[in-house]
Amino acid sequence: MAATKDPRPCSIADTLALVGEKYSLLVLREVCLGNGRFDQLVRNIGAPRDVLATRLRRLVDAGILTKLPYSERPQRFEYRPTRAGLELEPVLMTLMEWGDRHLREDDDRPMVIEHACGNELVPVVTCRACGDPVRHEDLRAHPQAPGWTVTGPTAA
Amino acid sequence: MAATKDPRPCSIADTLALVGEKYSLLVLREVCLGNGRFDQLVRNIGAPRDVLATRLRRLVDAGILTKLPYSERPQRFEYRPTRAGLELEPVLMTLMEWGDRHLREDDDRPMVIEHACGNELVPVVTCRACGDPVRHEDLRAHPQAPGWTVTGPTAA
DNA sequence: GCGGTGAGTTTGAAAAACAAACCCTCACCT
DNA sequence: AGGTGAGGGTTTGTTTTTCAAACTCACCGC
Repeated sequence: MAATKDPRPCSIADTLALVGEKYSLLVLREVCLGNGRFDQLVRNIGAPRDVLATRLRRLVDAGILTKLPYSERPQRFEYRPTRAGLELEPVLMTLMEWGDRHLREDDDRPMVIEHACGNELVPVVTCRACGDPVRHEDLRAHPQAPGWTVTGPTAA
Repeated sequence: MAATKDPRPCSIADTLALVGEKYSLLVLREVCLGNGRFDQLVRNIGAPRDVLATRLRRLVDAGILTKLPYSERPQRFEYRPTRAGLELEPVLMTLMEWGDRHLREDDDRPMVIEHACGNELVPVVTCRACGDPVRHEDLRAHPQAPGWTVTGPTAA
């Protein structure tokens, strides 16, 4: 019944192949905050310098970051998110929201984000068509490619 | 100015500490789809069995998965998401949405999800307070804990 | 010319990932 | 009673990564 030999075609997996390695999403967090310099990244993330250099190369290659000079002579660079990189912010938001809710007490959230509407941002994933918040029970998966099995009645 | 020695307190980092290792989010994808048996996971994810066993232990310990028997004699188990695990689905949704948009042509999405409203689900992260879709420019970060620097005017 | 900063690279040891083989309990067949 | 096979892992030995610390190189200010 379920017997796909190789990993399935999957956009989650494909996205994680680009940003799923250790530190990559933290790099994105930092550059989204404007902290795009190498030494800032090392300090703020706590990653080994060589690993960070590898990650940065990969993220630049993937079109998620750009490396641009903020000073010639002495040459100095800064990493910034591309449009595609910024569009990964929802991933960061949902991760943060989960962590705030499950791993913290209500009053020691390390960071509060203010939305333009004036309120504190609590990110909610909604359905674009109807606007309702997405709940697991409301989903049904329809595999489009071969190699998928959906055992339960529900979906991801 | 920016000089935090150690990694910062951060809910994104904390969440990734639980689910950020290779394969963990793919495990979650599978269990959310109802494919929670060990051999299914091995096949569908393509992970080495030992690594998978390690991940499963960790996810169970973290309260994201439960391991429950679907048959005594012979003892057989199935992994399922806990409530906390299901609440990570928004992370999967945003990853999938990004991958569909940036890594695929419009017509070869490996999986389409149908929402209870009858339409195809396109997940959008919105502000709970005002309901508007979240855009980077509308955010402002307010660090609550020491150790944070927000260089740019914008926020993550 | 001396010390310091930024942005990495090099080096060598420790940890993780990997693939393949193995193990154990049971069920089913004959 | 013996053989086969499934499910759910563990073991083994090898290849990759990670890691921390030290090092490099270009430049600036003193």
